[in-house]
Order: sequence, then C-alpha cells, then structure tokens
Amino acid sequence: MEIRNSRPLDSLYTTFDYIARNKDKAMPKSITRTYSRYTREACSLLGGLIRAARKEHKLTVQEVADRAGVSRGLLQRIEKGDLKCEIGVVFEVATIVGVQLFDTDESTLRKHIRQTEDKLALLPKSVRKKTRVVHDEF
Amino acid sequence: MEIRNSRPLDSLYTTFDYIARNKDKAMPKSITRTYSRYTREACSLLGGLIRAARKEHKLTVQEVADRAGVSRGLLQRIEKGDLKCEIGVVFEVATIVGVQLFDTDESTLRKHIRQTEDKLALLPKSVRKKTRVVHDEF
DNA sequence: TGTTTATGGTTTATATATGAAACAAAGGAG
DNA sequence: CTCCTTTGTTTCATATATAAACCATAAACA
Repeated sequence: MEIRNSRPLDSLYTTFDYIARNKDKAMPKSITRTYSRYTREACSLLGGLIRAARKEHKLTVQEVADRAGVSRGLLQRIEKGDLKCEIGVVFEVATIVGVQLFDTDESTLRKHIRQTEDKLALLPKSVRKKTRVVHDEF
Repeated sequence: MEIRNSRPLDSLYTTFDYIARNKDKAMPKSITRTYSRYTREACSLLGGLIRAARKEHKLTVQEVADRAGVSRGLLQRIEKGDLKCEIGVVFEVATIVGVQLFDTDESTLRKHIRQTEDKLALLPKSVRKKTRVVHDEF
C-alpha cells in the first residue's frame, strides 16, 4: 500500500489506535431526530431574515461566509433554515448581517442575562419528582 | 490482534476502506472558530432562559431530554449556552419548555415568514459586486 | 446578446458533536 | 440525620456536520 498523503504516519497510527480501542466496545444506535413545526418554522424564518439582510447590505454569500469564517455551502444551508447547523455559527452570521437576536442591543442583552441569573438563584437547585411512598400499614 | 467487538468485521472493513480512500487526499485544516461577544451572550441568555423555564415547570433535566429525544448531557450543554449544538435541537428544547423564539406565537411566526418571502422576491436574485472596467480609451 | 460572476447543487474526507455509561457530589424529602 | 434522586462531570466510539473541490445554471450588466 502506497501512502502519498502529507501526513501518512499520523493517519496510520490513528487508524491502528482506532482498531485497538474498538475491540470490545458496543456500537451506538443511529439517531433520527424529530422537530416540531414551530422549530422548523423558526429556523426557516431566521434563515430568511439573514438572506434578506445580506442582500439589503449588497453582500455576496461568499463575502459573508468569509467574514464569519465559514464555507459558502454552510452559509447557504443556514439561509435555507437547515436545522443541523451549529447555533453559534448561525447566531454569528445573523449578527454579521445585522439581524438582532432577542430584538435587543448588547447592553440590554446583558441586563436580561443578569435577570435570568437572579431568577435562577431563587429557584431550587434540583427538581424533585417522586414523592416517596408513605408506609402507613400500622 | 484480537477483535472481540460485536461487529468486528464491519469495523475492520471500514478501517481498510478508510486507508484505501485516504491514500492520496490532502488533509483538511483544523478549524477554530471565533464568536463575537454578542453571539456568546445571546447563546448564554437562551440557555439560561431554558433552564429557568424548565425549573418553573418543575421538570427534570432527564425529563426534558427525553421529550426532546436528546441525551441528558446535551441538554446540560445547551442550558450552559454551548455554541456548538445543533440549532434545531436548541430551538426544540426551547419550544418544549415554553421559551418563545422571536417572541411570537406560531401564526405570527408564519406571517413573518410570508413577509420575508415577499421581501426576498423583490430583491435581486444575486448580488453583483465587481463593476466591469469601462473601456473608454477612444 | 454575450460574458462574467453568483448561486446552487454535487461528492469526499476529515473534524467533531453526540449518545451512552460510569462516577461523585449534592440537594430535597422524610 | 439518612436516603434517594438529581445534577454535574468525565471518557469513549460512532454518526454526522463541515470544508473543499467540483460542475451546472442563472442572472446581472455592458
């Protein structure tokens, strides 16, 4: 077998490690997610707002992708409302083209974060579910 | 080398295929993303809102994770504002615990989608950047 | 109209997010 | 105080999202 890769040994070592680690592990199951209509439509709307904002700023898909440090294909998926993109990247792109998340500026955002932290501090640390069965057979 | 996996041959075949396919391909570069402060804070706020809403509904992390069809660990990352989660999952969890995205109900959301589509229909299909150099040396 | 460029699809190989399990610690309920 | 459950971590193997490279088409502008 001829290896012409720029990092051939790394690849081989990784492969052998992979085999060694795998020898007695169980296989995980494949996942198919379901999304509510509201979720799908919210993502679709966010993508549409991003696309509209980008065009209003007369920016090319490639330009926005470059600014976000992201590939052109990924940005196109985001604008189509693809559900399986990193939320950080989607939010970053939205910020770049000027789509406000939460309809607030940065200082208001920070105020909301503080309010949420305060509210969380008042709530119980853990949620108790099962009320113990009362033994009253006496 | 001893293989005791439940699907040992599959693993081996996959591995050999991997080596065969890789022999003359370039290695992609590793990606380290940067996020703006606004993006990080927006994700953090959303996670906090989800955690607060979950506790107000007296729901366990495990319960919400089950309803969303997601692992407990992932939900905890979402509530911590992790940027590298699928946006669909984050939005789904938000919907489950009652955090409104875009601060609108479903019908209003659909109205906004229609408005965005209308706006997009009016905008040019593609953004032209370079104005051709005018040849007027006559 | 012709030409150039943007967009929208592919495909392929990696990088990495996710699920699962195990563990410790802590916080409520009794 | 004493359980028992929830939470918060960690590790690891796979499933899958992403980058990169194509090609085809469409659309803007001279």
